[in-house]
Amino acid sequence: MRIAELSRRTGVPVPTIKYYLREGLLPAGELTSPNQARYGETHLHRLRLVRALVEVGGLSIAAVRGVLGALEDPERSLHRAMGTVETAIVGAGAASDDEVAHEQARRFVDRQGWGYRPDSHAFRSLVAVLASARDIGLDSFPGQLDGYARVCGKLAEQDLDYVMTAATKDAAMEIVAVGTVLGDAALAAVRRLARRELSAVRARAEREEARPGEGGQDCAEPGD
Amino acid sequence: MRIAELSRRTGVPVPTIKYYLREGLLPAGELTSPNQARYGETHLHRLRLVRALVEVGGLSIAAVRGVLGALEDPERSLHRAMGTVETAIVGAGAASDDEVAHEQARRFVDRQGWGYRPDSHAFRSLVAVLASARDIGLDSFPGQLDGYARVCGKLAEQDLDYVMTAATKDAAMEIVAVGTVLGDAALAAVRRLARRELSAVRARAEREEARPGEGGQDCAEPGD
DNA sequence: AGAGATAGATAGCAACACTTTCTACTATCG
DNA sequence: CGATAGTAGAAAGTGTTGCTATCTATCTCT
Repeated sequence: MRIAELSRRTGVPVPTIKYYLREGLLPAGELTSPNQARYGETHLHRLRLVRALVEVGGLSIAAVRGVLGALEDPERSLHRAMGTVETAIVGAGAASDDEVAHEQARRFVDRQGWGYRPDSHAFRSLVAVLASARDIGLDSFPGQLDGYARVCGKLAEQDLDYVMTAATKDAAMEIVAVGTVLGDAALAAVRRLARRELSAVRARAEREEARPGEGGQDCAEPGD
Repeated sequence: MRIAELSRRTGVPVPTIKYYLREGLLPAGELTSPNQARYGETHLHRLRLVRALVEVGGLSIAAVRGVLGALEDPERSLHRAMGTVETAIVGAGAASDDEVAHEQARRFVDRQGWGYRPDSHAFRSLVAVLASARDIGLDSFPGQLDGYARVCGKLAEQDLDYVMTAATKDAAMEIVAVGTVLGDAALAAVRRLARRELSAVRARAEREEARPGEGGQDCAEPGD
């Protein structure tokens, strides 16, 4: 197909596709003459992938390039690919040299029986979060982490099981990448839905308690 | 204190503080003369809050303004404040008019027994994620949501319980805001740690299976 | 009195993700 | 065959964001 069809079928403007080609997010089409190229289904799929990472995942162009690079890495261990993808997604992140926070984080991973990897992005961003929380005066925040860990253990199992459903290794790699990004977004959305629901339930319960016997009418809730 | 001390105690450059003052993220200091002002502990605290939202939460200046606005809203219901904060944090987000995805999302919230609020940001971003997942061909992705929901219910309880530990209503409001943002960041970090751990464990188990009786030596893992 | 800080205003800057414009072709429809 | 529309590739332009830099007219401290 030609670039116009690629554009039509994805809703991405032609100049933007050209931009992605320039940036190496999309491989060049097959040239049929010096100024004509043909694109195939792989281009279509790749373009949708890029858009998902950019629009839903909020990744920068550089991060997308990193993720795509991880997908094409000839060294094909899923475990390593996951690390590479997460590195690409998280990026540099804010480093923190707060020793107290560092120690809190270390004790946390110890409690979980996890490996202590002080140089991993995940660990460092955890340190940064803890440092910030302490700066602001959220003293009991570190105690929240254990609850998070319990829940994240289950999520991790589910995520990895899902990756294993992939038919081919290529598909698995893509699920790792896309599932991480879309999974983050989905988790965030579901978390907000769950929280709002519970918050509404509790707010209602409180009102009931204040004025009992008023009937269980659904109350107005913040519309956002 | 003067602006230089504010800068020294937070590590934020003076011009940046001035910028935040201009942008209304920080209230003006108390003028002692036309070109001298004094700042207090509240300024210090607010500045640290702003930095946490910007650096850890990755919020834009506009989003920070929105969150701070929610904190100062005279209408002081926690439930509503949570909605406002989330609106400020999530921002516009990618809308999607994909009807199939919309229907999937609707059935999902129904299954959970949650309210169907098609105009909430959370619902709409869920629709966008589902639409993207389908575009890319992740057919079984919607099935992942129920696992997420189970886990998010627990998180929501924990989060709300945490908010209730606040001494004053002001403090509770701040925990809502900061806890949402820092909580998201912490959850993301913990999730990555948990996933990496499990991935390493499984990769090791796989190797063991392939070459049994090789000893349980810790293997090299991707350094990121 | 003199060095250095400060408020407030304006302008500048680098990064980012496109978007526009251009030239020199090519495909295709009537 | 010619008119019209589409295309590759290069270069320059655009709007936004989050600061930085510079400036002036003060003020504070020693």
